[in-house]
Amino acid sequence: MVMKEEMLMEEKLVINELEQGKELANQLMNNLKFPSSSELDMSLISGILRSYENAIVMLSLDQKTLKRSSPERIDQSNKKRRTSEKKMSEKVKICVGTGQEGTSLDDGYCWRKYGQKVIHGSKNPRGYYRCTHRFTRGCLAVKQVQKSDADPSCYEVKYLESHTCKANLSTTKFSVSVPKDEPKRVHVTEQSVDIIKHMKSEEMMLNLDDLENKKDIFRTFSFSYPETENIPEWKNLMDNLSPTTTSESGITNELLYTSSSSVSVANSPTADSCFSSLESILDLSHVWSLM
DNA sequence: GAAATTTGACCAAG
DNA sequence: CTTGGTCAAATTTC
Repeated sequence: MVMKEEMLMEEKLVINELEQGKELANQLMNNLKFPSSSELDMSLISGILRSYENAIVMLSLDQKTLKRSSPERIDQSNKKRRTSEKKMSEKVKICVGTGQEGTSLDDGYCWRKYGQKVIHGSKNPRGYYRCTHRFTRGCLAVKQVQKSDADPSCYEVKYLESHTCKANLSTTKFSVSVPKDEPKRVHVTEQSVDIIKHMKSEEMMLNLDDLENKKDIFRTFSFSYPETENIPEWKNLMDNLSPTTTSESGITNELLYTSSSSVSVANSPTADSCFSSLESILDLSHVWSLM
């Protein structure tokens, strides 16, 4: 594929980000071959992830822009925002195909179901959940979970209001938790991406359903250590893994989590898995560099 | 027995 | 009146 002469600004930025990621990955690879500093490794990984995250966001925004010609979606979005002004903190559509019938929609937070409703036009009922710490910590986070009609293995999750319970416990902005009873899994939750903060909220009405790359990347990096919360670099890393954005800006975002059939998030991580993940990135960036 | 879930009732918005 | 969201009593689970 030959590059277009008139490349969009967004495309240049994306490529730039990916090239940065590739460079960092190469550095990391060298560093792993001749180990010197694990801190350096971590910062490199962090940089790589940030690079890809930014590229993904740019791509998704670009696609959104292209979809503008479809008034339907925009109208719906605007209507949604108008009618739910008081609660417009965050709406995240998450599809999780885990085969565990909804109970496994574990995003690292503790939720208490407080209602269920049949939604007309939908085959499946919608469950209403609020943060378990609503009363103890005054956390107003709420989410709605509904099994997708189109794909029963997917769940659509809307997040309304962001968690304040964990923010109260930590001054850092990341939000990753690993429940004691499930130490093998990292739960990545919503987090802001700097680039997004500077964008118009309308542009954030994203639909990343068609963003296949994103889910692959998240799947690739679904590894964890139970002790990650004690390691600052891991916090940064997880920060960069955030599947959603816009905790504070009242923006709608949609994501697609995919069933983890190929890379198991439950498996203990090893250096090998890290390596294979990195090689995935290298491969990916290699492909991109050819475009 | 405490915590979580279920489910019908209630309420506000359109 | 219909619909989606929440409440709260009843029930279940641990």
